[in-house]
Amino acid sequence: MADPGTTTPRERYRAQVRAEIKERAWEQLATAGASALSLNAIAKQMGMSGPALYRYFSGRDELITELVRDAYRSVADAFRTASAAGAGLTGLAHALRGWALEDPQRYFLVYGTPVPGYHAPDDVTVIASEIMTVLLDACADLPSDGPATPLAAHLEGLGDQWTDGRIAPPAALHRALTFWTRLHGVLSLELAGHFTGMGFDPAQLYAAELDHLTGPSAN
Amino acid sequence: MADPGTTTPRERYRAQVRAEIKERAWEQLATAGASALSLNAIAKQMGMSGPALYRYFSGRDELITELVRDAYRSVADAFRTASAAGAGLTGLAHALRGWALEDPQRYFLVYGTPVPGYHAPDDVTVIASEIMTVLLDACADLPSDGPATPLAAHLEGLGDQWTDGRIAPPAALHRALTFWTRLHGVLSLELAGHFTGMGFDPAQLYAAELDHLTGPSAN
DNA sequence: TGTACATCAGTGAACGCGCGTTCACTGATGTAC
DNA sequence: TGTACATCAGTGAACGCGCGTTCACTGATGTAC
Repeated sequence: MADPGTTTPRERYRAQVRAEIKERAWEQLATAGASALSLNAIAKQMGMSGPALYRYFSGRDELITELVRDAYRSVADAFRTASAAGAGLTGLAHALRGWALEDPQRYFLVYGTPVPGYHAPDDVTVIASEIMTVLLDACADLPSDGPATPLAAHLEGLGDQWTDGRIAPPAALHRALTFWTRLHGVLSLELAGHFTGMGFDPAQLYAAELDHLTGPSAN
Repeated sequence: MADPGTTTPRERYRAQVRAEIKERAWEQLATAGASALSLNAIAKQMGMSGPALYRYFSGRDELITELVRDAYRSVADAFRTASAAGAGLTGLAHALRGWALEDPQRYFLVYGTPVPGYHAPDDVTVIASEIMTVLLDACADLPSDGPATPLAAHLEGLGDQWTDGRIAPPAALHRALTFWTRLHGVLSLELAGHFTGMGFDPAQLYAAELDHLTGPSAN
């Protein structure tokens, strides 16, 4: 019996092959989109037979779910790293953009067209909450002395679900949501190619939106 | 030989069947997503054999392209109608939201995850330009006396490609882009279900973004 | 109005394909004594 | 250190499926004289 915390050569090999399967899956995703992801194609690419993959994943669904989970985790990690570096909202915005450009298909796996039937597993929504927590914390740092808008009243008390007991002022939640939707608006249109041929640099539009979010008037 | 502008019974029948094929295609899209769209399934649902559809479409690709075209046309029409009613940016925003909520999968066919290989035909980009023209016109109505931001300098002269010779000030283009990305940001996250369970009404967030866009400070 | 012909919608069989998945197996790697 | 056994990665054949698409055909609808 092996000590807990130790890994046997077999375990290491398993983890390695599992990682390579996911690696190939990402490549395939980037090349042909999520709907074209095929176990047999991955196996062939790795020089293995199709059924071999069933030693590592119970089936296609588990593989995809795993990819979705990893995608969520990677954006959460990027956020946490930026937050730990103390760069505030600007840092989060750069982290988000960097993460999105790094692998557009991974971005779309999280924020793109939902598959009508598919429902994300519970732990994914947990990770989504962690993202929201980091974002909301960064928003709370800023002064929340804005006027009492109708939306602020509507958001009253809702932010607390992500702040672990601490009080989140509605203005902070409003800012967090605005940060999220505005930057996502630029990113998703950019990555989907809707700005192609228009002749401007999406990064500058992104920066302008970020300026509004963090600027003195801050709206 | 029939007079031009007249339709024979056969032509009317053809148009009718073609329309029903597309109708079923939209249903299937809403049920199982774009990647699951199948000619055979549509035929079966219509009580016909699979090959019969080849009388109406040269293949699966043509059908999908037609759906994409119709989707673009419908949003362009909604914009034009709103514009003709003279409701300004607010009217366009409501038209956009109504169009999106009417059929989320149609929305995602236009603004969702792009299929890596697929390239939209030329006439689709023409329709996309029409949308931009209407939007830019609505933005030009508003005063463009903002400060000279770095983005405005970057956008200098770019708006003219949609205004048919007239000059589009960079501030108007900036506003048009901001309108587009911000409202799309709220809509796409809402329709993808990312606000589910958060406890607020996305419509109010949408309204708040619209207020910023059209409000006195207007940024 | 009636007949001869052309047009065209739709069928059914067939092709080849790649998919996910199962199953019984071989052979290598690790474990216990 | 050597032998006997258990574990487990990977194979190859096979299953059933639904897909897009082609082809030669039947039968109804429209057209020309």
